[in-house]
Amino acid sequence: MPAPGIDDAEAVPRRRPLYSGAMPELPEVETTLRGLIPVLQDKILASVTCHVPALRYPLAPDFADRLQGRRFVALGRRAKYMLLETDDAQALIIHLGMSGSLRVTTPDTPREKHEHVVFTTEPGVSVRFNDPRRFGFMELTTAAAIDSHAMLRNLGPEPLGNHFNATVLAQALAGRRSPIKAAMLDQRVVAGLGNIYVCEALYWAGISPRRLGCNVAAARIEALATAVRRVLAEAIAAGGSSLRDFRHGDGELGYFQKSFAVYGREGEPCPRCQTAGETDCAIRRIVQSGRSTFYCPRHQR
DNA sequence: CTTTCGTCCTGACTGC
DNA sequence: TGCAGTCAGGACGAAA
Repeated sequence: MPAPGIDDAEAVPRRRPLYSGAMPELPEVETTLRGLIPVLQDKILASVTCHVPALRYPLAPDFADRLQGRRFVALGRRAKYMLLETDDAQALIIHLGMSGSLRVTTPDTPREKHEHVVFTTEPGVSVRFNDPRRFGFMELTTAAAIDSHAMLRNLGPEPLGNHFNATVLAQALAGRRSPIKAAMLDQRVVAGLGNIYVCEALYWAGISPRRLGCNVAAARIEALATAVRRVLAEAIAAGGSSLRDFRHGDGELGYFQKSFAVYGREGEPCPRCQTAGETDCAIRRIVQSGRSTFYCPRHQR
C-alpha cells in the first residue's frame, strides 16, 4: 500500500475529521439573508431583546431602544456582513462569525442556550441570533456611514458582482509575495471568501495553495476567478433549494448540507483522482498562516 | 509598505 | 469515567 506524503515534513497528519458543515461562509450568509427577507422586510419590530451585554464586541446600551418600533426597509449583504436598513436610516450590521445562526420561531418558543438577541415583529414572528462561540457581532450605525465603515471600506470586490473578474484579480495578486492561499483569504483581494471556499476554488482551478500570488500565470488567474464564482454560486443554489425546509423545520436559516471536493477530506482521493481510478492519490492537509489548507498534490500545481 | 501571528470563544473530540 | 489538552474559524491589531 503506497503512503503518499509520508516523507513530506510539511504534511500535517490529522486523526479526526473536521466539522465543516456548520460554518457560515458567504453562501450561508446569502441564504440566511434570503430567508430573512419574507420575515423581516417591511415588518415593524415590536420588540428587540439582548440577553447578553456583548457578542464579540459590546452591544450598544441603547441597541434595542433604537430598533424598537422601526421597520427594516432593505436587507442586503456585503462580503459576509448582513446589512439591514431601517425606515429611519439606521443600518444594522450582522456578522455570524463562525458559529452564529439566525432562526425563525414564534415569540412563545422557549429560549435556547446561546440565544443572545431576539427580534420580534408585529405579525408575531421571532428571529433569534444564536451563537455558541460568540465570534459573531452586531452593530448599529447609520445608513449614511455604511460605505465608510471601518469593517467595510477596505473590502475588495464582491466575488459574485460585476466588478470581480480576472483582470481585477490579477491586479490584486500582482507583486504578492504570500502564498496564493493566504492572498485569497485577504478580504481586500476578494470580499467574503473564507477558508473553505478558497481551498475549493484553488482545487478547481488546479493551482497549488503554496504557489506565491505573484507566480500565478494570467491564464490560471482567469481559471481561479471562474472557480471562485462557480463554487460560491453552486453553494448558494444548494442553500436556496433547502431554504424552504429550514423555514418549515426548526426555523434555522442558511445552513445546508454541502459536500466539498477537498475541504475536510484529508487522505481521501479527490474527485478527479477518483474518476481516473488513481487510488494512490490522497488529499493533503497543510497549515498556512495558521489555517488548514486541503489540496490535491496531483491536480494542483 | 507587506506579511504573519496572537487573540477572542466554546463544543467536540483525543489521550491519559 | 473523568478531566485536561487540542483545535476550528473571521477579523482585528500588534509585531516583524
